[in-house]
Amino acid sequence: MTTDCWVDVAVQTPAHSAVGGLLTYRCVQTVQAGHLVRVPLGRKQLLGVVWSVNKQPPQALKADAVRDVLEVLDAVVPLSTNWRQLVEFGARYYQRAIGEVALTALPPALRALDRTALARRLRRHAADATPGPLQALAGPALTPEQAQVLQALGQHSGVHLLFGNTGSGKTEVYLRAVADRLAADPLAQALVMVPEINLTPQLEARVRERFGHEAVVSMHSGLTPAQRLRCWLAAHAGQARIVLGTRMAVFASLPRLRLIVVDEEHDPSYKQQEGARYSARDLAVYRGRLDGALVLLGSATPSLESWYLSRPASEGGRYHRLHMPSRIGAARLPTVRRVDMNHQPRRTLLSAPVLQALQERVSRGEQSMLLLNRRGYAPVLHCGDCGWKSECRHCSAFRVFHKTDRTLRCHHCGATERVPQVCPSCGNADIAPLGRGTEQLEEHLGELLAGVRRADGTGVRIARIDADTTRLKGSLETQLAQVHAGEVDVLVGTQMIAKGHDFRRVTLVVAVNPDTALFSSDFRAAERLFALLMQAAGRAGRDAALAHPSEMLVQTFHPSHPLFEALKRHDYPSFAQHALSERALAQLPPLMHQALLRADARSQEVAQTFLREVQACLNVTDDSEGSSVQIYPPVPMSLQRVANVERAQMLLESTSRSALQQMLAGAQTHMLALRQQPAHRGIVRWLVDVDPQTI
DNA sequence: AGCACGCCGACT
DNA sequence: GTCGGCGTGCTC
Repeated sequence: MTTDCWVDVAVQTPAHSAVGGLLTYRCVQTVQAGHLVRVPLGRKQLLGVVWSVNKQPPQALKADAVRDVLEVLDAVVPLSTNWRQLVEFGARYYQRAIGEVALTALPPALRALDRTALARRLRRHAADATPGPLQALAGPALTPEQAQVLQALGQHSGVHLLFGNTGSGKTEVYLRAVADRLAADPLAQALVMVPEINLTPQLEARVRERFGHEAVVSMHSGLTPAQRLRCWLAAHAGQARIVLGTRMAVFASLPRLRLIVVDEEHDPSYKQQEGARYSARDLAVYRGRLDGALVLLGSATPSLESWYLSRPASEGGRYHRLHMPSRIGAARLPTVRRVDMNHQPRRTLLSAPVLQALQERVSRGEQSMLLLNRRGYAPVLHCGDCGWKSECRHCSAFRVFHKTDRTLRCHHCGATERVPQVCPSCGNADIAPLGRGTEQLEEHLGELLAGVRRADGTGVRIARIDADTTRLKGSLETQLAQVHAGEVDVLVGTQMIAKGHDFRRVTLVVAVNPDTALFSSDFRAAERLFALLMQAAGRAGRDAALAHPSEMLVQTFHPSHPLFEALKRHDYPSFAQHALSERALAQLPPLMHQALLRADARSQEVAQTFLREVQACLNVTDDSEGSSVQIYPPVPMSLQRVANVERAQMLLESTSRSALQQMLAGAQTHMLALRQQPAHRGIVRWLVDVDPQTI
């Protein structure tokens, strides 16, 4: 006796196209919402997640249009209601299809396994570990600040912002918070997120040391498909008690989640920049409320969003702010010195005070770190005769001169060619690099420090770390290890070297050219610069045993800029207060909510026309409820053309998140309809970015 | 989005 | 005579 039912299934289909929603199938096997199923679509077989089960056949669909579920992967326990709600919320909020969000949250290897293979695999892992009480090793003694924070975490539920200086011991607080939750509930699980994949191995080692090898899994894109599957299954079965991961881990199936930690919560990497453009930090907050889990956001330089939300409850704040101002042990934050580049010879790359500081470090056997946020040798190649510049043929950007391999490379479309010997436009042999990148800084340093000797009489060892030197898998680790081993005296790099890596013997950090971010058209540039410089400053002087105080030198043409004033005092709160008052004045986030509609097309005109039509639809149909949403006219994106595709965008703003959401939901339908019209044939794609990072 | 089917140019 | 260019159209 079979009892037929009809199931709505989430499969990997994009939000547009006719099959954007859930698809209905007939199912003769026993099935529950949350079950993984294999279903036919066209002539393909797809993995899907059952979203709902109905006893009645669908009315909107002809009976012969409904096909049968091929198999129910019932060896895997159904995904929980909360997990499905998280996915559904994410899909709705970021304007994507449920199936797209659901399937990208599952390990890809799952798609290739059939019912029996999956069951076999699960039987093998069932013996691995049975969930049960977990004994954490004792950690170091807590500072009074750490103890106070942990006590507060035990008393208040909800979202907490841990505002703690670099070196104040935030990681220890995370570990204790995890230990506390696991001790309180023998089945509890914790999710710990870090911004970048590079940071997971160090944290993983530390967590494993404390909690044992068995209970910890990691989730990030660097795992092999088999590893990802194993980790996912362990988390889903409740065997993995602690999940460490990058933003993708926010969607991990964790049936008994009790704590979510978001380390370096301000980091832009938490926002996905393709597909479903979700913010893992914001989803963590949503998920925490959904699962009744404690959420702990940690940073030395919180995002202005989180800072604003953690203002006193009496002023409307919703997060609980916890402060750890002190550095552990005798380690002090470095002294910040501003070098006024107005008093240096024109076109100076490294000022006299910086050179002197470098020489001192070298002679004392200490390390230095130079930050320059531009890789390559020079951002542009230029002909002094005819004015030719190394523009990319496919993008509205310059190709970057890479001297190491004699290429001109576009950092946007990847197009690469050999550096021309003479100007391609006029034949002049005198073409010269314009501006400076890390390669040039490295070369220049070699010349400037050529005569300098280390204590043992040998020459200075200079190394560079950026996206170009770390292209190969594992090379970042190798290079970092060399720095740690003391094989490098001066390290040159992009922001990559400022994030999370503790260089204990670094006593000098130099910001070579931070000014561009001060007057950027991107209103968040200053916030990012401040966070980067604070983070970089935190890299220095972590070894209290060093005799000399650490220093950070900032080369700037605007030494009295409030950002640098605040940096000098290591004063995030005053920076934040200043920045927030500016944001309030200019009606910008976090006091305003934004979304971008972007259209990509063969021509700028087509892209903008499409957006104008969308705007017209929105104004006509949504005026009654949508009046609190302001729509700005379409404009070309600041990077107007990439890989021969013209890009335009339209900004939507509202003080009300729900009004904005409502309008976006309508926009999706309009765009689908407009796309069909012949007038909009040239549209390559469109996308919606809710809470965009850059405008 | 895939991935088909479907109608017109340069090759063994 | 085919291989294959990517233009429309469908997928529960």
